[in-house]
Amino acid sequence: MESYTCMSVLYAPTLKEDPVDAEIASHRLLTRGAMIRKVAAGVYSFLPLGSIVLRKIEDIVRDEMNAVGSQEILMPALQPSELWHESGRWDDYGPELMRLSDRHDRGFCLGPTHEELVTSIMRNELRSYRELPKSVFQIQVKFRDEIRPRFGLLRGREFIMKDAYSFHSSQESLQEHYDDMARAYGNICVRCGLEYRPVEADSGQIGGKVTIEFMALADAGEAELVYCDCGFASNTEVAQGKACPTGYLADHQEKIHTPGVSTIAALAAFLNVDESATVKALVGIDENESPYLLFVPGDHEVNEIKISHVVKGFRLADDAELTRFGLVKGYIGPVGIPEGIHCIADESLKSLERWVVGANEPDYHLVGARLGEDFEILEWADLITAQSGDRCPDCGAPLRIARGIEVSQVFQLGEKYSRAMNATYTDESGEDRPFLMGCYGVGVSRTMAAIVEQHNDENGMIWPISVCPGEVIVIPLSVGDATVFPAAETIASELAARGIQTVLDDRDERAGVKFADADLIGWPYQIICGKRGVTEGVAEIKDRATGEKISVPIDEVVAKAIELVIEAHAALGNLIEE
RNA sequence: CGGGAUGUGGCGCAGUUUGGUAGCGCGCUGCGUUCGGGACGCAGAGGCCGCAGGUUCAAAUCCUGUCAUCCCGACCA
Repeated sequence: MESYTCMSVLYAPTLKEDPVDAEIASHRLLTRGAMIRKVAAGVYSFLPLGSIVLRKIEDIVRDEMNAVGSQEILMPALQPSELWHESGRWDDYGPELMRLSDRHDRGFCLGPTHEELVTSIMRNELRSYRELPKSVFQIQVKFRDEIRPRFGLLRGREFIMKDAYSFHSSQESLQEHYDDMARAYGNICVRCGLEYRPVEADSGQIGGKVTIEFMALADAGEAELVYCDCGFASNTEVAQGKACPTGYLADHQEKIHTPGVSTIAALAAFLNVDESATVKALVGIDENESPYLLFVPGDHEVNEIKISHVVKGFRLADDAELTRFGLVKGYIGPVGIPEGIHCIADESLKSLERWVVGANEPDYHLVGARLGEDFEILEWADLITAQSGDRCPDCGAPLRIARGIEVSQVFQLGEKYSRAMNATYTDESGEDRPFLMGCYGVGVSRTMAAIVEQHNDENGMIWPISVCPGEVIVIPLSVGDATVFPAAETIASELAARGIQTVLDDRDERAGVKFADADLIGWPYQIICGKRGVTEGVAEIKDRATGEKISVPIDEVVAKAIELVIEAHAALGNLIEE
């Protein structure tokens, strides 16, 4: 029979003070609430309570994977370098790949992801189109030597990930499984109690709309997204927001003296116009060291990911290179540019008739420079990072901006790995063809942090019932009392017997300590047994999320608590286990 | 990788300027009083002052090196 857990036995060293190195709520509270402990930068241990939560998230993920027909496997974290040489990523992945050698000096890495490994498994024994499609997943530790690990579990160097991979013989089959996975990922977010948005994201080299990121909305998130009520949502890295440059009313091009005005902010202030009236110029260099001049609306930032899709090997030029190209820092414009410099302007500037730009000589700008007369732009592209107020590409309404935590991503890989690693199957006509692949990742430990980011208050964490470290904590306020403690024990054991995950705070602590710990750790329901109440035959049930306390006759407390727990599960779409 | 900062009992910090052999709060142990929102009193335990060199009669303190951790940046002319 199920039993309850005693706080006196549980290893849950809560902290009274905030850890100094924790900047965000999840890091702070997970540490204080005895869920995690830091081992090294970006490396954490999970204590018993954290471990319970982690396992519950994993089980939700596992359940959703099984539901879409993916099969659980377990691959090694330690991977031979040969596989990575085959795919080309030994050289491409960069210093984020944790590399090591064995005693024979053979190269290995600790897997940051498992495309190579899973492809090498499948290519040997998955031979016929008749056996396709196949989908497998694992829940496992991943290693990435991040430039700068930070924010506790949000960006670690070692973290827990669910990664799934699918193999197909047709685009239709891949698309179908990809759609199933995307639905499953939405379910995972809902069941974990996360407010999220599926967003368009960078699809890397492959192009096309073949990836979706699932973002948990949170100010602490490292990613930025723009979204619209019409349902559009996109990572600002790729968002096709439409900027609205305002331009400058002038009949003719006019050269004006602007001494010392070398930034957009200063220029806008000098002319007493909005920054959106100006045009910002940037100088870049491609992989052949050829110079490029880029023009974007003054109130927008350029987006290197987008530019790199237009200009191969793009990087910004430094001051010395600027001078070498004959350009004047702070006063660059499209009129009278030196020979041999290729110009590209952001598409939003196409409709802008009169530009405010640098005059290509020190301390002078041009206002009212006329596109098509005073200068020409031959190439147009989307170069800017979307921002709040830009127009939705789907419906034209102003976009709003939010921050998010990327908790998961689905991706159509196509033949990228199967081709590089010669992983083929035999099709109906007897020909060998590379697999079409998809990969699908969930940051499990990151999801745990994201949940805390969304569910906390000044007293601590507030776990959704689906992922809580225990559904009910029973708190006898005086352990030594001959009526209170036995009453609490009875409640706890009856709850446990009915399948409710129950903790009994049997510590000989003062009421304040127990309340503070219960709120900090964030059990969804607290059953409080005090001397006065028990004598009168009642106990209290406190809802951690709302703070509401209700008084319930002692002989009805168990039934009431079970009712609340079941309701809470139902609200998240999770079925309670018997 | 560049800039900034910090390493002192389990945790959070002071002490470093002006070298003299380590202190405070929390926690921990014991006893007593308390007991519905992080109690109080008394008595205790616990520290190669990140590590390695150097200067000095003497180093937590000064110098050099090194390691670790945190913050900012690593595109926005």
